[in-house]
Amino acid sequence: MSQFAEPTTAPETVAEALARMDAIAETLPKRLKQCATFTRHHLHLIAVSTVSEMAQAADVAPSAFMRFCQAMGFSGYSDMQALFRTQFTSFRPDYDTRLAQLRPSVGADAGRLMMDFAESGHKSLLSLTGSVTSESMNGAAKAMAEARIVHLIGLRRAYAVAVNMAYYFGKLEVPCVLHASVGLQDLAPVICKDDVLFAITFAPFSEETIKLARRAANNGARVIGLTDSETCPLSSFADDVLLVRENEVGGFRALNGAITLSTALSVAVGAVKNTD
Amino acid sequence: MSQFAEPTTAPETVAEALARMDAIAETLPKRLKQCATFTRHHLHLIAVSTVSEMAQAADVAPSAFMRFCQAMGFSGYSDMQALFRTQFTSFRPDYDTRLAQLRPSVGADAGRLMMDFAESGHKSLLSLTGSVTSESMNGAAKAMAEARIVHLIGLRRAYAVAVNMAYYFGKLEVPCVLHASVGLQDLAPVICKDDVLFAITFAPFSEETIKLARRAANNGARVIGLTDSETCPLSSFADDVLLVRENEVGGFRALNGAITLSTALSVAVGAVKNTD
DNA sequence: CCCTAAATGAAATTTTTATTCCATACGCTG
DNA sequence: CAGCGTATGGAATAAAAATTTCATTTAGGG
Repeated sequence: MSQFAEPTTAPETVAEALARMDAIAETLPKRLKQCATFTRHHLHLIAVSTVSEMAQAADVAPSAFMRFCQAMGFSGYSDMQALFRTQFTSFRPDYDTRLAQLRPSVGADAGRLMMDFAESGHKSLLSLTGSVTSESMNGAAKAMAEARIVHLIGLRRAYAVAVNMAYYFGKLEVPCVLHASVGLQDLAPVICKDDVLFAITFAPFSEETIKLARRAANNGARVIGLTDSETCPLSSFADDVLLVRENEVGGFRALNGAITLSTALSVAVGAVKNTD
Repeated sequence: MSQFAEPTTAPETVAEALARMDAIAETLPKRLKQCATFTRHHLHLIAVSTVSEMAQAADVAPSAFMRFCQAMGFSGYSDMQALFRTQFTSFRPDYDTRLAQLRPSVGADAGRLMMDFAESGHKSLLSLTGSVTSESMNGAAKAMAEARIVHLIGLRRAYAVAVNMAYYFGKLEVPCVLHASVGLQDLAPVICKDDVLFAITFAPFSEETIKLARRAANNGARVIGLTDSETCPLSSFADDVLLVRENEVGGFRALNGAITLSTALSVAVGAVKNTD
């Protein structure tokens, strides 16, 4: 036995789990360290894999992976997996109870609120690596790199994301136009065949964004969408739709997933353009 | 039995599955249609949930959900789940080699790049909880909630963060002005004693932002800074400085830490204002 | 209003997966 | 290089989940 050495209070958040993992990694014996290393780099797999699968991928015996979970302070693999699954299920049955716990804190403690948003950010990033495929990223990057002009549209909550991309495109010398709400109507005809429109909209979807995207599609432009829901109207006519599910804290969603994806995509577009 | 009616060739992609689902939805009996509707609306749950959980959430018996899977052309729930799980696992090729060399050459693989930025985001969020204290958050939230007007300034890379806060302040009815680069000079006198200026600037620091902040301080306004380095000029005259260290990927920094902090802070300000 | 075919849900069964146990291998210390 | 404690992987066991079965209900047609 070795667990008598640990304080053995199980991590209750992804942030805690990551911290614990980093903390104990060096002290673990060979095989268990292998587990730690692999897990750290494939966090997103925990939610959807069995112990055997994880063990095999990490090249250890299932029982070794089991011991790793216990060294982390969990009672077993299922226990650990449950934590990483909440990113998807946080609005399921126990959602109400969780939310009820969060709401009181919203009123008072800004520090606590920041911890909640940080935790929420971890979860958004975890699901990001699951919901967006390598192919769709590469496809989008290639299309945008080949475009005559990349048009960016994102209103309200999505505006910050559009602004973020516009900044990187500026730095990387990717020709782009950031469409703001004024003059949306007038500018639609400008978007034409060899262009790409990158449209960002989160539920409830902005009517103006959808309208502009539809007109662009009719003009023959390629439309790539970034949204947070399968029910996004863009899905019906856009050429590609990237789906980012953001976690929420008491009804508010930070933009971690979207900011990360848009930054990676912008840099990728710049990279493709510069390797031509 | 009813499956003799179907062509019963199982969908092999998510797209095919969705098409099939839409195609058969209308022809299904009550309970099975319930399954289809729920599943269509909560696609992301399939990968991480058991039949019982899905059935319960859709308010049908597990066996009914089972029949739904078969009507879809799958042999059972596991079969269907496997399809939705591949989108998580299909995405990792040779990622390990990458992190061995902690210095990623910004290559053309957008998928890998996203993994790098996601990992970088985790690290930014971890250090966030270390470098920003609860007290400084609470102090900033209180000051901003009591201000006559909150002025926001952030240029270039920091602009997305300022835009993000402006959005939340708008929603939460916190009086605020977002200062853009045009008219910076003219607007400085507007910032006066009972106001707070929230200035966001990352290294290399934007001259205009510093200048505006300094003039605001001279006018007697309270200045709160958000930056990523101890060497920020704001430190010498701002009332508070929040420090967020962002991780980088090949020289590029995503805004995870700053977006998370600014969102939490905005919500906190709104909360303090509304509990008065 | 009855009869028939389809649909439904509870419970039994089978299969898969998690977890524990233990004999063996390994590495360290004296 | 012997002796001891730890680490390890395979095999046994326990738990959980998927799948099937079947008695009962429901809806529609004659």
